[in-house]
Amino acid sequence: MFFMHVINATDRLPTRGHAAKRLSILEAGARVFCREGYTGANIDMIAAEAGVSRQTVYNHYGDKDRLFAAVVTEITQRCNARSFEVLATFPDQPADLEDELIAFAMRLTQKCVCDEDGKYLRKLIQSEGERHPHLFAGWRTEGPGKVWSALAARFARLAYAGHLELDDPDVAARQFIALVNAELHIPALFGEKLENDQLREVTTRAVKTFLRAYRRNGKEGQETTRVSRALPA
Amino acid sequence: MFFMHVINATDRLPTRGHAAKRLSILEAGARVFCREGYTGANIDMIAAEAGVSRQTVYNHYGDKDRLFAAVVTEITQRCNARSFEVLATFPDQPADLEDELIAFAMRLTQKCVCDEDGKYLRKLIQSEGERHPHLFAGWRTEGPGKVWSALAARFARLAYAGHLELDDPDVAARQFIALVNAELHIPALFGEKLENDQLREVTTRAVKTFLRAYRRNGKEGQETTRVSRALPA
DNA sequence: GACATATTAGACAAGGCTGTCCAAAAATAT
DNA sequence: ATATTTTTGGACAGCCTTGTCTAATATGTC
Repeated sequence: MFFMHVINATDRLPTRGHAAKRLSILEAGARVFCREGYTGANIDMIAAEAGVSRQTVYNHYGDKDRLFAAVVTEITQRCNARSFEVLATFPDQPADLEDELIAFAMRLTQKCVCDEDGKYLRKLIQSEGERHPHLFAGWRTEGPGKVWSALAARFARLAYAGHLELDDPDVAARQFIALVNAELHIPALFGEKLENDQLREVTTRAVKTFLRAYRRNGKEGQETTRVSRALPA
Repeated sequence: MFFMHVINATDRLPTRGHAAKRLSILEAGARVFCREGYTGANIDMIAAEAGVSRQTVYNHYGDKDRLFAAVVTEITQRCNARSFEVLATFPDQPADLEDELIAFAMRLTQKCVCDEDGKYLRKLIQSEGERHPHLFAGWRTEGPGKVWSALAARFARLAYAGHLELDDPDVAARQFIALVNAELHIPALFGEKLENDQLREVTTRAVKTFLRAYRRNGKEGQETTRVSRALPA
C-alpha cells in the first residue's frame, strides 16, 4: 500500500494527499529540469512550481540527484507506454494504405514526438545523456530499441501481405520515422508548435515519399528480397 | 574566420599573443559550455581548459554572458561556412548519380553533422535555444534556411536536367537530409562515433531510398510538376 | 476529540561561482 | 634597454544553492 507511490507515482492519478504531492513534484521537476538543465534547475523553483514547500521535496526524494533520476525514469516510462499505445493502432489490414499510414504517422507525432513528455525527454537526453549514460540506458533498449523493431515487424507484415516491397524492415522503419520527423526538428528546437493543418501537410508529404520508395509496384533497381521471418501477432 | 575579432562586439584590434589566447578561450568555452550547459559551465573550468588565467577570460570577454554569445556566433559561423563548402561539391552533372550522391551525403555528415562543431551547435541550441532565441535567430536564417534552399536549388537543377522527378525541391531537400541522418540520431545523443564503413552503409541505404522515391522513372501516383524556377550558377 | 503522519516556513552552515581589485611578472614593441 | 601592454595568481565580497534542522501547522484516521 505504501510502496505504490515508491514504485511508480503515476499508475493512479491521485488528486490529494501524499501521492498527489509526489506526482506534482515529479511533473514540476520535469518542467524545470528540462527548462533550466540539471545544474540550472534549483529545488526552490521546483518546489514553487509544484505548489509545495522545499522541505517536502526533500522528504519525498532525498536529494536533487535522486529527484532527477526519478524524473527521468518517469518520463521514459510514460513515453514508452505512449509509443506502444500508438503502435497498437498501426494499420495492419489497410483499405487505403496511404491514408491510414498518414493518420498513423500523425498520431505518432502528436502523442509521442511533439507532446510535452517527448520534448522533455529529448532535452534531458541531449543535455545529460553523455554525463549520465546509465540513466538513459534503459530508455535506449526499452524505448527506441523496442519501438523501432515493433514498427519494423508491422512493416514486414505489410510487405508479407503484398502492400510493400522492402529489403530490410528495420531500415524502412527508421526511415519512416525520419521522414515523418523531417520538418519538425527546427520548430521543435525553439518550442514552436505546428498547427494541425500544417502537421497534416508535412506528414502527407513524408508518407507519400515513403510509399513512392517502398510501395509494391513502385520499384526500380535494387534487388528487393521478400521478407519471410517470424511475424508477430 | 579571421574577421571575427573585427566583427565581434568588443573593441580594439588585438595583437598576436592576444588573438591566440582569445581563440583558445573561445574553443575551450565551446567545449565546456557544451559539455556542462550554460549554468553548469564555470569560468575557472574554461580558463583552465584554455590554459589561461581566469582574469584573462574576463579581460577578453567581459562576462559569462558575452563569452557565451561569442561562442555561439563563432560556432554558428563555422558550421555555416562548412556547410557551404560541402554544398559546393554537390554533383551537378553526375556520371553515376547514386554513387555521387552517396559521396556527397557522406561529406555532409562527416563535415557538418558529426564533426565537433556540429555537435556543439546542436547541444547549445537544444539547451539554450528556447531561453535565448535571439542568439540563434541568425543561425536559423543563415544556417538551415540558406543551406536547405541552396540544396533544394541543386536538386531542382538535377530535376531540370532529367535526373530526378520531383514535386517540391524544398521538400525533397529536407527529406534527403532527414534520410541521411535517420540512423545517426541515437548514437549522436550519446556521443558515439560511427566507423567509416558503418557510415557508408547507412548513407547508401538513405540515398537508395531517396532515389527510389525521386528518380526520373521511379514514379507512381502523385502528380509531379516539372520544376522551372530560376536556377543558381 | 485524540493521535499519527505530512507538510510548512524559516533559519542556518557550508560550499560554489561570479565578477572585481591589485601588484607582480611576463611578453611585446620601440 | 626601456616603455607599454598583457597576463597572472591570489584575495575578496556578494550572491545563490544545497541540504539540514526545528517548531509550528495541517491533514487524515480511529
